[in-house]
Amino acid sequence: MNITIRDVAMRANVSPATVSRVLNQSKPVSKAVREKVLRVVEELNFNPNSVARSLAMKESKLIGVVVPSIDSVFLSKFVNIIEEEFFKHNYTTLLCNTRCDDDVEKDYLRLLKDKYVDGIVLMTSHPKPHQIEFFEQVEIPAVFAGHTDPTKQFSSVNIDNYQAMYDATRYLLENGHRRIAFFGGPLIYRQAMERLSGYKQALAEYGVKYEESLMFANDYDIEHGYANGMELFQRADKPTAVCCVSDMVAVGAIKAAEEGGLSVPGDISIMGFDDIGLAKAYRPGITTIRQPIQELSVQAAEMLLNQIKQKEDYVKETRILSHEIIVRGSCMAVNG
Amino acid sequence: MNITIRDVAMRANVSPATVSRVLNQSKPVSKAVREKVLRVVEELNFNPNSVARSLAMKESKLIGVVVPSIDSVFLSKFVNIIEEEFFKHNYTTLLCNTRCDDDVEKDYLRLLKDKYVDGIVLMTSHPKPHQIEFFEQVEIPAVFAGHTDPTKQFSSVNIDNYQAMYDATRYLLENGHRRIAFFGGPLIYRQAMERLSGYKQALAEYGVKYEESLMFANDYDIEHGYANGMELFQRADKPTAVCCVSDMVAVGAIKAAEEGGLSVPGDISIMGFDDIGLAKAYRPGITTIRQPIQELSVQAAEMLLNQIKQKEDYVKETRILSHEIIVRGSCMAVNG
DNA sequence: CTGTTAGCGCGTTCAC
DNA sequence: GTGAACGCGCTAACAG
Repeated sequence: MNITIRDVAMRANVSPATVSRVLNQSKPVSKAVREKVLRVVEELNFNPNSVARSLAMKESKLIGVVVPSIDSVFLSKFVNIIEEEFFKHNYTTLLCNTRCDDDVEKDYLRLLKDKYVDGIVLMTSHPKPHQIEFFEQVEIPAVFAGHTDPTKQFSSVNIDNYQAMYDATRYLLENGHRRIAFFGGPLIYRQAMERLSGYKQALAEYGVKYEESLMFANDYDIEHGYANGMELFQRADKPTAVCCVSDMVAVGAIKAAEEGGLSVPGDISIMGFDDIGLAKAYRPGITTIRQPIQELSVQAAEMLLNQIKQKEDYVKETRILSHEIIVRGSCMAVNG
Repeated sequence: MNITIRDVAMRANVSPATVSRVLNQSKPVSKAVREKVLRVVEELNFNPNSVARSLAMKESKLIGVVVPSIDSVFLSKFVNIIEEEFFKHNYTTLLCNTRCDDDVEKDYLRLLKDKYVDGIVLMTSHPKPHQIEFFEQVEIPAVFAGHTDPTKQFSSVNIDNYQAMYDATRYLLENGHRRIAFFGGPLIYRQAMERLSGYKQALAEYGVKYEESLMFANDYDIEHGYANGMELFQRADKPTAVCCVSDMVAVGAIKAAEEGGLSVPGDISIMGFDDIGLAKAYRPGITTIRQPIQELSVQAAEMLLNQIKQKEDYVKETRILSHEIIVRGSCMAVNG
């Protein structure tokens, strides 16, 4: 049925081994023979069976990309870019959505090993015990994106989440705000914790007391931003500004504010995070912290590819990318 | 190094074949032996090598999902859901972003065949010649999502794009609009063509002349909606309403309108398409045509899985899902 | 029921 | 330089 390396060999009057050698350039082959083989390969439109190849070589040209969900503008953009990057280098992306379920993640990790993937990118909040255990056992190249590994056990690329949220909060403080809410993420995520710390630190530096009642720890989506806003904005002691953990949360918060008769930024300033495309198109434009998503993806891919190529010689690295505050219309100075 | 079926066999004093049999339940095995094998499997924490398995069986438990891009809320949602569906059935998703590049798509198709994928889902606008040629040659189960194949050559699941845009336009007409623009998609896509036809048909039934100058054929994103709006809304003969090919285009259009001093829906009504999460959260809420994205994904998966299971017995089917008009705030009656 | 043998298609020693 | 033989790990066919 399907044409194999033997067929090519017979047709070219050489041994399968020789065909393999020209195809992989693994050993010198006389020019005459090489050209003949190549011609037959063309004629028969032969392409080597990658599964057999994987079995023999224990590699697959497959990369596992593990994300909590792809149903988020930020993450889908990440996957989109990194997939392209891998494609350029002849690797295919195995998409692993964990749905924030550790069991699913474990299943996927086992499966990735099973398929001889050449490397794994984890866009995950923090290395959990099962991940650490996994990578101790299997020795597959890996890089964490969106997480900075303090133990330096893994390579990682990330922004400084602490500093980023510190900057965001400080921007608000500098604009005269003193009552600033925080619509954060689930605190089981290190990322969410770091951002919260940045927020607290900025407050502290300006002598503003941190108030539990202004802090929300929910998911990163519109719905939660809206829910938080609906709860908070009708209180008598409502804030004059809020730092959101994502632009989507900001969108939800803005909706809640306006439904409650508050104008943004007139009555309340709302700051986003990520700088997804919508942040610019929204009305008002959302002032936000830009994550360099493009770089994040590209560098994650690059680091993994290096790691695959260099094998044992590879020295783990942790890269911190710079964020940037993008000023648009959703925040203004108090009494400004 | 890694533990194999032979190791299990030796440890259990049986042959490799027997181990294979209990693992795959492919042939009856005496209870005693089975239990012993299972115990050893546990002890050694053995899991079978799926690559070797693929080579022997010519199947991979891999599904190729081919999409033009995942950097779109609608498509990423589609992928998100279908990936989960496949995961439930023990299949893993190979993500193939074609970036609307036929060469990339061809590469991916070849690669998918190469990896012995068990099936392919194509979320693509229309079967192009190279796709048809491919599937004629290789006999891999496939289903087209988001495209209805008039030739019945492939299985497909989709909404009725013609009817959907007809309904959208008609809704506007019934609300007194007579000057209605169309922010459509690239006309090389059958989907975009069908929607345009629906739009034209509705106009015709209401005796409204179709005007080329009110029709735009661009991409489905915010930027193009904005650009179209910026161009159109400052003309003296601007429309009182516009039908957009996606909610993102509607978002861009709304922005353009408001920047031009037009209020939505006061001065101009804007209708979206898809009903992504943002459509509800936006202000004004976007009146839109809902595509049953969840169903679309689930049914595409289901159809493919059936096809894989039933093999030759499978009869191709084309499913049309129903759309729905969701009325929110971005459209109002003329002089209403 | 169970063991033996022979591939699946390719890469790689080891001789020549 | 080139070919023969073996192995990657598993399943299927054929005996017994």
